[in-house]
Amino acid sequence: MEDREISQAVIGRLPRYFRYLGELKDEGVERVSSQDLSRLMKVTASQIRQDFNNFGGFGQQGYGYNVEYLYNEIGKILGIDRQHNFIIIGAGNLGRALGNYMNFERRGFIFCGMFDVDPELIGRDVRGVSVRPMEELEGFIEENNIDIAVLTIPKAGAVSVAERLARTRIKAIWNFAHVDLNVPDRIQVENVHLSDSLMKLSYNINRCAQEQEQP
Amino acid sequence: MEDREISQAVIGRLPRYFRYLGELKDEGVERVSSQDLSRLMKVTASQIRQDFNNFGGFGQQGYGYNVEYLYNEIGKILGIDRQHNFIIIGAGNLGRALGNYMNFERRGFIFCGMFDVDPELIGRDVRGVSVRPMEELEGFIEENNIDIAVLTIPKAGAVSVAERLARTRIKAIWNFAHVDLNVPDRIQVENVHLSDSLMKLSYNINRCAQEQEQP
DNA sequence: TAGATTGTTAATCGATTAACAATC
DNA sequence: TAGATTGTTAATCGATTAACAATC
Repeated sequence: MEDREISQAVIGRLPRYFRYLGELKDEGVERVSSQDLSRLMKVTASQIRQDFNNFGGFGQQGYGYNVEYLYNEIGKILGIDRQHNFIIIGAGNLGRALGNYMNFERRGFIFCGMFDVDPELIGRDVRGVSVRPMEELEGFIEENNIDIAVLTIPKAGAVSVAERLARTRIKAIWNFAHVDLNVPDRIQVENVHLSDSLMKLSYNINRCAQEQEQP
Repeated sequence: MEDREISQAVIGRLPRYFRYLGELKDEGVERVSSQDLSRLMKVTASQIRQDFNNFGGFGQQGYGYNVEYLYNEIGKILGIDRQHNFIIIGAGNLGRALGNYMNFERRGFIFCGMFDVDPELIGRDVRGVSVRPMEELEGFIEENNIDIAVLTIPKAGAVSVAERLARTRIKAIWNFAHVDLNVPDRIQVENVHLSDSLMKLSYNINRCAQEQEQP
C-alpha cells in the first residue's frame, strides 16, 4: 500500500493533525469525524479524509476515526515512535536555547552533544551536555550514532560544516543558518530561516496597511 | 498596477530572492538574467520571471535585471525599508536568543522591550533591554509604537496573551508557541512551530531509510 | 541590425474541494 | 434497517512550466 510518493504538502500538515489529536486524546475524546476535525482545525473535511487516505484507511464508515488509534498511527508515520540522536553545532544563544528545550525529548529526539569553534565556550554545560571542540565532530557522530545535526552557526561557517557532515553517517540537518546547503540527496535538510519568516510577516503587515488606505 | 492579490506562495519566495540578490550585489555583480538566477537558485527561470512580474516589470528585454535595483525593489515590497518596533514576550532561552540576535536590526526590526511573568526574570538585561512585568504590556505597546509582538512563551499562556494583544495597536504576532492563535484578521500571525519542523524532518529521514530497504 | 532576454499568454501539472457510492 | 461517515472518484481551482511575441 506504500507505493506512490506522498507530497510534501501532506507531510507538512501531519504534525498539526498530530497536535490536535493529542489534545483531543488528553481531553479523553474517543472518536472524531472528519467534520468535527474540520471545524476544529479550520480545514475542509475533504482534505482531512484525503490526507489520511494517503496512508491507508484509518477510519470506519458511519463512525469516524478513533482518536487514540489515529494519533498513534500518525506518530508512527512521522517516525516519532523511534529515537533520533542529535547534536547541536553552534553553542551561541540559539543553540543553547534549543539544547535546553525539553520537549524534543518527548518526541524521541535525544540531545547528545554540542560543538563550537569558540575556545571560550568549550567545556560549558548545556543541560548536562558539555560543549566540545569541532575537531571531535566526526568521531563523536560515529561513536554515538548521531542521526541529526542542528546547525546554529553563522552562515559563513555553515557551508563547510555541512560538507564535513556530508562525509559522516548523519541522516539529516536541521539548518538555522541563513544559507542554502548543498548536500547529497541521502541527507535530508530542513531549513528554519527565521529572518525569512520575519520578512514574510513584514510584507503582510504592510499589505494590510495599504489595503486599508485604499479600500 | 497593485490590483490582484499576490499569492502567499510568491511572498514566501521573495526573502530567498532577496538573499541571493544581496549576495550578488555584495560580490559586485551588476546584472543578472532569469536564467543565471535560475541556475544559482535551482528554480525555473519561468518562475522567477513570473514571480517578479506580479509586481510590475523590473527587467529589460535583452539585458536582464539590474541586481541593485531589483534588490532594492524587493526590499521595498517586503517592507524592510521601514522600521518595525517589536517586543518579545517570554524571557526564556528562546526569547533571549532572539533578543540577542543582531541581524533583525539590519532589516529594520527594532528590539524595544521584553516581558515575562516570572518575577525572577524581571529586571534582567537582554542587549540593553530590561525584562518588564506583564502588567506593563499594554501601556508599553501604546507608548512605544510597537508593531510586532514575538511570542516565546509556553502554549498554556499564549492564547490568553494573544487575546490581550488583540486589544492593542499590535499589527502582527510572530508566534513560537505551539498553538494556533485566534486573533482578528487585522493582526497578522506568522507561526514558527519548531517541533512541527522537526517532525517533518523525522518523517523524511524514515521515508528515505525505507526506500533504501526496498528499492 | 541581430541576439538576448523579458513580459505574458497558453499548456500542464498538482493540489484542493465536491460529490457520492460503499459500508459500518 | 436507517443514519452517519468514510474512502474514493470526478470536478475545480491554482500554481508551475513552456512557449513565444515584444522589445531592448
